[in-house]
Formats: sequence, C-alpha cells, structure tokens
Amino acid sequence: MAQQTEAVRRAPLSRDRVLRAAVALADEIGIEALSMRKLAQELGVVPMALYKHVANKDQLLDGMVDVVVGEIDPPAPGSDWKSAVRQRILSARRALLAHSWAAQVVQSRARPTPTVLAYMDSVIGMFRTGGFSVDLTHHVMHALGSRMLGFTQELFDASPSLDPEAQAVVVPADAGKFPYVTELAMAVTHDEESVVGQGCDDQFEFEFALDLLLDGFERLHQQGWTSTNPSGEKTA
Amino acid sequence: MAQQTEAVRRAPLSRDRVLRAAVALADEIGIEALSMRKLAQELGVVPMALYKHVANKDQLLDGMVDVVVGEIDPPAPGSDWKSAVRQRILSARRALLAHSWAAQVVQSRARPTPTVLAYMDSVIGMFRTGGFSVDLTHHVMHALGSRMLGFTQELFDASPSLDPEAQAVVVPADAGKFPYVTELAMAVTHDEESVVGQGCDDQFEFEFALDLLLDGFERLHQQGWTSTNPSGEKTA
DNA sequence: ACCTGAACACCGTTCAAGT
DNA sequence: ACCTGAACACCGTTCAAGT
Repeated sequence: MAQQTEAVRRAPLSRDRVLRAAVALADEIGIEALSMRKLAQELGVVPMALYKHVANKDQLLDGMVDVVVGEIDPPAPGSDWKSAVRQRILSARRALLAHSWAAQVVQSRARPTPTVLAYMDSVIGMFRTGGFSVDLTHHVMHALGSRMLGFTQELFDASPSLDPEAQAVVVPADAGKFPYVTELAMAVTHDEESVVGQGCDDQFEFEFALDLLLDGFERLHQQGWTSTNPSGEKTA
Repeated sequence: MAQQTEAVRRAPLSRDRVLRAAVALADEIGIEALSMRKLAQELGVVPMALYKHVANKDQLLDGMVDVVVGEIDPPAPGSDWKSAVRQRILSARRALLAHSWAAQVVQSRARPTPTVLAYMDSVIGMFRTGGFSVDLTHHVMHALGSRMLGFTQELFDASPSLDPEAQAVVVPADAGKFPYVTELAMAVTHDEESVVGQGCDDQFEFEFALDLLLDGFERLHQQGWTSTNPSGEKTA
C-alpha cells in the first residue's frame, strides 16, 4: 500500500520523462557525473527501473541528444540556400550551447539517431534545392562536419578565461618557449580595438569560419566544380 | 630474492616506458578498454606502481597525446606559408591516424600540454612568417580548430563501410523518410565516376576542406582583412 | 508476468600497514 | 623511505529470487 502511494505520488516513468530528467540532471551536475544510479535516485526509482525505458546507457545518451536536437528551430522558408543554411546552423548552435555537455555527447555517438538523420536530411535538402549537385553537396557536408550542428572542436579552451588560471596556461614561466602563442595570446587579451574585448568571442569565431566555408561553397558551386573536374572547365 | 630477480628481468619503470606501453596497449585493445589496472598488468607491476610516474589517469592520457604529437614530422624549411602549413597538417594527420584512439583523446583533454603548445606555436609561426597579421592569424587558428592536428569530427562514420551493417544505418526500412540522405548515400556507394569508389575517401574529404580553408585564408590575407574592417577597404 | 535486491565484474585512487 | 595489498567509493548491467 505504501509503495502504491509512492507510485501514485510521482508521475509514472516513461521514456520521455527519463530523457528529460537525464538532460536536466546533466545540465546540473555535468555529463561525467551523470550515472544510471544517480538518475534513478533523482527520479525516485530503483536503478533497474530505468532499463525498461532505455536499453542501456548508450541509448540514454542517444535519447538525450535527440532532446537537444529537437530544440533546433525549424527551417525558415523562402530564403536562398546560403542564408537558410546559415540560420539553421546558428539555431543548432544555440540549442547545443544551452546544454554544456551536448557537443561532447554528440561526438561520442557511434551512429546518428533518426532525429539527427532528419536534421541532416533537411540541411542536405537546402543545398540540393539551392542547385548544388549531389557530388558537391557530399563534399560540402564533410567539410561542415560537426559545424553543421553548431559546434567545432577547438583545440582547447582559450576563451572565456574570466578565470585567471586559464591565462597561466598560455603564459607560464617559460612563455619565451612559445613566442608566437604568446604574441597571439597577448593580442587577444589586451587589444581593445579588436572584436575580442578580453578573451575570444566564440560566436564571432564560429561565424567567421562558417562564412568562410559558405563563401567557399558558393564559389565552387558557381564555377561548376565537380570532384573529377575541380576547375570547372568545360570539357565538351 | 625472487622479487628482485623479477625486477631485474624487466627494465625498470620510467615515465617514458609507461607512456609507450600505454600507447601500444591502446593501439591493441582500444582506448575505452585501457585501464590503469590493465596497463600495470601489461608491465608486470602492481597498479599503484604506475602512480610514481604519472599522477593520475588524466596525466597518462596527456602523456599519450605527447607521444603521438611527437611523431609529427618537423616543418619543411623553405616553402611558402600555404604549402608549409598544408604539409605539416597532413603530417599531423598521418601521426594521428596511426593511432585510432588519438583524435578522441586529444579532444578530451582540457588543456594543451607543452608538446601540443609547441606544435601550435610552429603552425602560428608559419602564418606570421608568411605575412599574416596577428589578428587574422588568430581567427584563422580558430577556423582550423582540430583540423590543425589533422582530424575533424565527422558527424558520424559514414565511410569505410566494408561492413554491410553500416549501410543499414543510412538505408533502413524507412529510407523514404530521409530522401536527401538516401540520395547522397546511394551516389556515394554506387557512383564509379566519383573519387569515392565505394564509401568515402576520408583523405580526399580532409584535403578538400583543408584546401577550401587555406584558399579562403589566402584571399582574406591578400585583401587586407581585419576584424574591424572585413572588406579590407582603405580607410585613410 | 512484472519488479527489484543483491551480486558480479569491473573502475580510479586512498591509505595504512608492511618491509 | 619506499613499496604495495587491501579497501573505499563508485560504475553499468546480469540474474535470480520475490511478489
């Protein structure tokens, strides 16, 4: 009887409720601290109860990615391919950035879920509708890589660095060993002229690279690039 | 006495020997299976013996990255910035690809080790020596991201797929749900004309994107791009 | 048939006891 | 002072026993 009351007090478990709780918990305690056991505790159930809704932890992580990808805005209709792709990718970026663990988890997945596949399909469709050949679209998708979902692996986190400890990474006692790194780090930190007040503006960096790529794609498209005839010269 | 004989039989432990054994073991059994305990067993020592040479597992992984980065060829002297950077990055790619776990581990590191910093310093130096401003070099480095070390996060592994199971990912029963993904996958698999015999040629894709970026960098450099004056127009 | 407590086979790392 | 066995505090998941 007591158990039944408990069960009624809490909404019954469902895959959706498990996934949303996992997302919220990861937002709160970080992805490396998220465990099946802690998630179960958070939901007030025994660990094994989760396994009726997700087959294992990998499937839980897949589901969490789906929740985040579901937060990406739908495509804006009636714009040219370039701004449509740009808008969609920046929306994906907003969704991914809202969950600090999301990029890392996306990268760890072996295979795309149907939800991720649907997103990719819509991006591919924008290029095809914009007149890109299947060939060029293929290579363009590879060149975008994870940038398609709004993030790229920076080699390390040189950025927000309100944390003074981060500065120490680039400027240790032996700064002289890395003159170019030091020069660059100094400029980024002190140059008031530049876009970067102090530290880097990640959003600026992202858009800089994205636009560089989109401009490159446009150029290749206009000159009739194909993988067997990269220069686009007429052969007939 | 017996223990001493054992100790003499095996070369004495050193940080270097620990790291090389870890690299070899990860090559063999995969990074997710690599544990301190297994590494110790492989070296014929008790797990705690490792902790005199590496502070913890994170530091072990840092050291393993250093071993791989140490396998990158030194820069070729006397070439223009573009081919120097291109050659160096493709060499980094060869080193990283020789260890299937390397890209993933590099991505997982919070901060660059001095070895990685030295590599980055040399790449930054190539742009600066080639006449790039500190400002442009900064953004260019961000645009390269992990590509600087020869890898990018593909959104998933659509490629080698000698494994027929991989095909099933893109062409499940409900292929019709993802028309553009399906079209692209079909073209990649069947088109004998294209560079891709069957599946993708990762090396081609990497160089495609790298050259697209390098061409873009060159264009921005030539037109005098700055972050406050992207068009490069003369203002004085 | 459903649910779940205990157990299994691992982890990385601490710590105190041994030499 | 050095080395190391045992222990701690976790994991994800299996499985058999309970209802």
